[in-house]
Amino acid sequence: MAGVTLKTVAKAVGVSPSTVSNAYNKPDQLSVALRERILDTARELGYSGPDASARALRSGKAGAVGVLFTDKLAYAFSDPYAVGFLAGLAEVAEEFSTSLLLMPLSSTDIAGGSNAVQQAAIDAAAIFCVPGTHPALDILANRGIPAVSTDRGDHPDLSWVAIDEVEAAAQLGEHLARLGHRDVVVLVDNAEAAGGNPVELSVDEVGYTDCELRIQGLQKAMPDARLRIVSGGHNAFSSGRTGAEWVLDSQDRPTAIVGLSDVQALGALEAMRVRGLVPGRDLTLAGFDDIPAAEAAGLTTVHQPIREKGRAVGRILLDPAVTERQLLMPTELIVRASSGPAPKA
Amino acid sequence: MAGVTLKTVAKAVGVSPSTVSNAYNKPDQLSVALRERILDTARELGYSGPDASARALRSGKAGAVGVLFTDKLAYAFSDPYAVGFLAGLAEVAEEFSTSLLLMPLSSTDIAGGSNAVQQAAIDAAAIFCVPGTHPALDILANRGIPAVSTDRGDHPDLSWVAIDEVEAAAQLGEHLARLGHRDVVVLVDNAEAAGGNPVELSVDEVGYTDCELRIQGLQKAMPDARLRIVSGGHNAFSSGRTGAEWVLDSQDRPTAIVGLSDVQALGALEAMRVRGLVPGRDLTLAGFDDIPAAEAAGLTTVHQPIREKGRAVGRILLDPAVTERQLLMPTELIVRASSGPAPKA
DNA sequence: TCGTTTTTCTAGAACGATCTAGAAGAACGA
DNA sequence: TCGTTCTTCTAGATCGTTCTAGAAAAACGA
Repeated sequence: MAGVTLKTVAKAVGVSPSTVSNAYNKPDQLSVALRERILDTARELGYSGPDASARALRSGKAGAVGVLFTDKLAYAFSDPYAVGFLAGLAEVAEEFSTSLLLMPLSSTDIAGGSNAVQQAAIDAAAIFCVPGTHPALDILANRGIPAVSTDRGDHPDLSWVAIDEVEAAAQLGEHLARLGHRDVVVLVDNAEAAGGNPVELSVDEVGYTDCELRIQGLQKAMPDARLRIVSGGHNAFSSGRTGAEWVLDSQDRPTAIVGLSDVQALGALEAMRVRGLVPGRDLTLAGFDDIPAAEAAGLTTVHQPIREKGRAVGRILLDPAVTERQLLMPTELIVRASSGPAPKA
Repeated sequence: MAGVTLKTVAKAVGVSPSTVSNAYNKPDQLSVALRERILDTARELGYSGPDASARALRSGKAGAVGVLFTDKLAYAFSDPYAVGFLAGLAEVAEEFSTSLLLMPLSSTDIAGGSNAVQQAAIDAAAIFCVPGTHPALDILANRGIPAVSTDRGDHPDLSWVAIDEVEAAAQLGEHLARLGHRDVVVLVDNAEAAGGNPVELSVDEVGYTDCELRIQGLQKAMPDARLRIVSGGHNAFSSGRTGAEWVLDSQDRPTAIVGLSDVQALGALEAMRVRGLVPGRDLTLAGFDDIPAAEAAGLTTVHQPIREKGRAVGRILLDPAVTERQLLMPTELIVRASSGPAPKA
C-alpha cells in the first residue's frame, strides 16, 4: 500500500510512466481501453492518484490559494465580516476546484525561514486586512506570488478589491454632524491595547490602513468635532465592550461612539445596555460593515458588500478572463435606531 | 528574480546546495559566519527560501492540515457552529505553525482524478460532518492520510472527537415528552430537497450519520410520539424557514418543531414570527448546537462545546504528545423560552 | 500505392529541494 | 606525536511527478 507510485503502476501494466500520468491528466492522449486497464490496475495496487507534492513541483501549480489574515487566525472567525469575505472567496475557489489555504501569520517567526508564508504551496494569495507594511507581503512579492488585497495600496500595479474608505466614513461623519455630534470616540482594533487595558491612541499609532482612512473620512466630514481614538484590544466583541466601558465610565463622555467594525460596535452596545443607556437617545452608536447582527440590533452602520468582495478577489486570482485588477466596491450608509440627535449641551 | 534556486545561491556563494539547504533548515550544522554569508547572498539574489512544493516532496511534510466540509464550502461559513469548529482548529494549527487547507468537496468529480482531496498536499485531515460513506474518505484512507472525524465511525481504529448524539437528542426528547408533545417535526439538512421545495423523508433517506442518530435519540425518548422528518434544503437559515413554512401552512401542524441545527431552528423561528406564532406558547421550537444567536433568540437547544471540539481535533492531528484517539465531549440541554407545554388537544 | 496526417505511446530530462554517508580539517587529551 | 572526537561541509542519490520531443503504428486522401 505504501510506496506505490506511478512507476509501480506503469511497470505492472507494462507501459511507461508518462502514459500512466496521462491516464490521469490527459485522458484524450491514450486509448480508452488502455486508460481503463491502467486505472483498474492502479485501484488494485492501492495507488490513489499522482502525489500532490510531486505534481505541484513539476507542474508549478499548487491548486491552492493562500488567505492571509491579520493577527490570530482564530480571531478572524469571530468577525462575521471576515467570515463573509471567506464565504465569497470560497464560492469562487470551489468553482475553480481550488483549495483555500488559511495561513497563520504569527509575527514571531516572520524573520526566520520557518513561517507559513514561506512554506505554503500556493499559486496566489488573498490578503485580508493586513497592513501594507507587514513583512509577509514582502515575502509574497519575493516569491513572485500574485496577490489581491482588500486595501488599496500605493503601488499602481498592485491588485485590490476595496471600498472608498474615506468616502464611506465621511458619509457616516456627515450623518453624525447633521445630528449635532461634535464629540466622538472611535473604537479601533489595536494589538498593543491587548490584555483588557484600553488605551487612547493618536492617528499615527492606529496601524491599519483602512482604519486610518476611515478616521480621515470622519474628520473630513466633521472638521469641528473632537475625535478621540480608543482601543480595547483586537477586533472583537469583547474589545468593543472593554473600550466602550472605559469611555462610558470616564468623566469625559462623548455624545457618539463609532466602532470601526460592527463587532466592536455591538460590544459597545452591550456596555451601554449594562449601564442602562439607550442607543440613539442617551448616546449615539454607529458601526462599520453591516454584518447580519447589526440589523437585528438596530445599529446604524456603513454597509459594504463583503461577500461580493470575497468573490471579486477570488475571480481576479483565479479567472484568467478577468483582467480588471483594481475594483472599487460601493458602500451605503444604513441609518438605524442607534443614532439620534446629540443632546443639547 | 525568477529561476533563482538553491543551486543558484550555492554557486554564487561557492558552497554546495546541501549547505545552503542547511542554512535554512539546520542552522547548527554550519558556522554562523557562513550561514550569514549565505542568507545575505540569497537576499541579494532575490531568493526567498526553499520552494514549498520541492520541500514537501522531498521531506514528505506539507505543513498543512486539510479540512473537509460537506456540501458547498461557502455554506459552511453560514453556520456559526461550523465556524466555531474552524476557530478552535485554527487555534491549534496556529500553535503548530501549520496552515489549514479548506478543500471543496464538489461531489461531481470525486470519481475522476482532478478533485481537491486527491490533489491536496496535506499531512492530515479534519473531517467535519461528512457522511461516513462519502468517497472522499476512502481517498484519504487510500492516500494514508491520518484523519479525525467529528462523527463516531464504526471502525475501532478510526479517530474522532464527537458527542453522544443519541443521548444528547434523548435529553431534548425527554424535555419535549415531559411537556406533553407527541407530534413533532424534525428539520434536517438534505441536499435532495434543495431548490426551495421541502420534502418529507424517511429515516433511511436522511444521509448524515449525526442526524440519523439524533432522530434515534428523539425516538428513544418519546416512543409514543409521531416524528416526521422534513427538509427545506441544505443546512442554512433559509432552509429552516422554508421547511417550517411548509409545515406551518399544512393542514397537519405538529405541536413542536426541532431543528437539527440552530441555524435551521432560527429560520423556523422567523417563519413562526411572520405568522404571529409565539414560540413556547403557540408552538414549541428547539434547536441543536447552541450557537451564540440561539441565546439571544431564547431558543431551547442542546449545547455542545464546538470550539473545544475543534481544538481537540487539532491536537489529535498535530500534537504527538496526545495519544487519545477517540474523545467524547459533553453536551447539555439548555432550556429557554422557545419550549413550552403542548396545548391540550 | 505512396506520401501525409492523426493517433497512441515512450525515453529521458527536468522540477527544486533534502537525505545519507562520509570526507577534510580542527580541536583535543594523553 | 598520534589516535580520537567534533565540527563543518560535500557528493550524489532520491523524492514522484510532468514535460518535451519524437517514434511507431494506424488511418487517410488522392
